[in-house]
Amino acid sequence: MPRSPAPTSADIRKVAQEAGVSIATVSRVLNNPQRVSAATRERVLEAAARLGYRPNPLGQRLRKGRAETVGVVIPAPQGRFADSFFLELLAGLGEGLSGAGLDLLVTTSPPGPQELASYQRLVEGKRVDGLVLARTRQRDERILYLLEHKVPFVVHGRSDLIHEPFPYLDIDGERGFRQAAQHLIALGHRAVAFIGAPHELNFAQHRLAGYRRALEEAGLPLRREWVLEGDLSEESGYRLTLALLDLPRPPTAILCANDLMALGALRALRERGLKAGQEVSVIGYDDIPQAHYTDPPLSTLHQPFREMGRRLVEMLLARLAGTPAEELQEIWVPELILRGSDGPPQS
Amino acid sequence: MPRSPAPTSADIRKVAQEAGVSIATVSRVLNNPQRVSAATRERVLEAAARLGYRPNPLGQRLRKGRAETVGVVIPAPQGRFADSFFLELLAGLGEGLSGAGLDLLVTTSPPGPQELASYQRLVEGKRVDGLVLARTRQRDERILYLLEHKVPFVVHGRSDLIHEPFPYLDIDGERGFRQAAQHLIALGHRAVAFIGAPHELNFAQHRLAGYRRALEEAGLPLRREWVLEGDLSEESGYRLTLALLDLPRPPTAILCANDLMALGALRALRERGLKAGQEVSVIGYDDIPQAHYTDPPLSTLHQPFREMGRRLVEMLLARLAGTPAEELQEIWVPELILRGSDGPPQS
DNA sequence: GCACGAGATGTAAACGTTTTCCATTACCCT
DNA sequence: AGGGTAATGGAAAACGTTTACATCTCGTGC
Repeated sequence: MPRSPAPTSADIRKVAQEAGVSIATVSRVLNNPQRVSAATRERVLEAAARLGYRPNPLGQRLRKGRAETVGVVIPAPQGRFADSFFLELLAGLGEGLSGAGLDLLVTTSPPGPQELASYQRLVEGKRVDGLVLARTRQRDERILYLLEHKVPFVVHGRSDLIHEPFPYLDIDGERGFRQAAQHLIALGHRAVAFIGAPHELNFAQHRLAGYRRALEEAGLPLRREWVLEGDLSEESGYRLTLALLDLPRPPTAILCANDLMALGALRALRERGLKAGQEVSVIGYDDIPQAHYTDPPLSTLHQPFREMGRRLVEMLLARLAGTPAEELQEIWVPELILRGSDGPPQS
Repeated sequence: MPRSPAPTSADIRKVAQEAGVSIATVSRVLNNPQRVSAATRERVLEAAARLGYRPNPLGQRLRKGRAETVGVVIPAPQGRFADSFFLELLAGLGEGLSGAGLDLLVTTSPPGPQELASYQRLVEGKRVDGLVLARTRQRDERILYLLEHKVPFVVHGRSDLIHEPFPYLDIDGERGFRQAAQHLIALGHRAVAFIGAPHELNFAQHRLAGYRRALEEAGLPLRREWVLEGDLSEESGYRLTLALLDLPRPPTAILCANDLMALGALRALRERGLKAGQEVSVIGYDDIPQAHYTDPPLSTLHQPFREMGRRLVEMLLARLAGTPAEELQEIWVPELILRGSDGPPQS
């Protein structure tokens, strides 16, 4: 009676025995095939296949001194759901990593000081070889920590108050919002408001700067009461838009630092009986799937999160291979997508 | 000049030397403290602290033959974002796991046959000790696969066509939708429609059954044209609601199998100039954060995803410790939250 | 006074790899 | 023929733990 292969129990020793070679040779066949003659290579591969051999990652990792794992800490706020853009990024990271045979270790943590503890656990506990960060702050303590501990990492976004070089991939938010504001101004708007992100977030500054620059270039004054700071939630977009509409001189166009807030803005307009894209224009940022389905469809700046995730993996692998940080800094150009929530001001 | 402790390089041998004991004793102090005398225990702990020693998980894992890791595969569809409820579940899982010192390995995969490959990689590659599944189908191949390979796992949701026992935690969707439908009927609705989930999803059946049962119990006929199947996206809720409104006899109330579709329903109503909660009632399922902020606020059935994540970890740990699957099956009762999108039918 | 058990510690083997040396063989060139 | 070199494969030492087993030291009961 033929024994069915017990695929779970084959180790390198069994394969070596089966192929009539030493375990060193088996290992070489798998890691360094050209170091071994074609004939024995064939023999070993056959034996391995016959036994259903898969190298045990635990042994490999100990021997190599690497965890073969990349870590991500997702900021998950207490009261509300984390932005689903993280899932999108995760998907991109996962695609890239599985290709490279690396694992993705995910932790969630409420944003704040406790966050750093998660990083410590991953780094000082030697659980990961590298990290991916997102949602950077202007002077991001996580980056400082990782730089200090010399842990390889890549960043989605920049951290403008840190001058030591580190690898990052960012979208040019200034350019994006400058373009968006220019577009609105070209349509004839003179009263363009801005609902920004929490000011400690790095991209908040860029997007604001793009807005200011466009106004400046057009010779329009910057009115303080038209520049508000939201918390990126739909609800805050809603609330702040109502506040804008209640001003003595309400704006005719609103730039929102993300789509979620733009959705809130659309809701506020609707509630006030104002037609978005006609009476008041709205432009968001991110291009979340929902943006297709609002009424009117939301004009926004596209961020290709999944692609960015894939690229971040490539950069991290390069970093792990020794590429200097300076050579791993990319800024992508966002794409302004006009769908209908923008339009010329009325009369 | 005092050398600062090089925290990254201390291994168990160094600690042993520093404390003047053997490495076995150091290990015992950490894993089995009562096996060693108070005096030496103290000495070892001090030495460990002085050197900043942290056991290297790679060594532990190899020795223990466990990856100390739990895996999750998130279905991330190509075109659109994955449901953010997964992030919420992830947060709950993470909280539970970090308490237990386990890592969370996350993979994403488009739903479908390729999904199983991800599971194989995790399981046959010995990368995880256990798994968490979610978004189950009626006869879920992933569960069959894991049962066959005798891998410990727990499930968020059930899989009704699988009769072998396995550990799960589910919300009683039938009861939830029965209650929701009863509520609408009690308000006076006689034309209650149902926008369901893809029928292969296990919970789709339960929610539908609850709806049918409530109608039956009230002696109301089940009209086929009022029972539709969506894909859980906002857009499909929108589209199907329009279809319902175009019927010769449109419903006065709509039950949606998730909140995202309910949001779409609200949008469709608004577009048709119908007041939700007055002219047409809508009830969703999940209680996503957005449900607070719709107009009117969305009535829905609450699912405590984060808590469920935490509980799932406890169950998985129990499972890993040998608790039989039969003792790890829980069904929680959902809570109907009335916010305003439901109301009596007009006239 | 002595065997005995309990308690505390040390020794060494294991976990499954990769990789550094060596040893052997074969080959080529002079 | 002899010596250098390349190709090939094996032996053994890591990697950092945990743990079975052996050893040693006491106190204790006889």
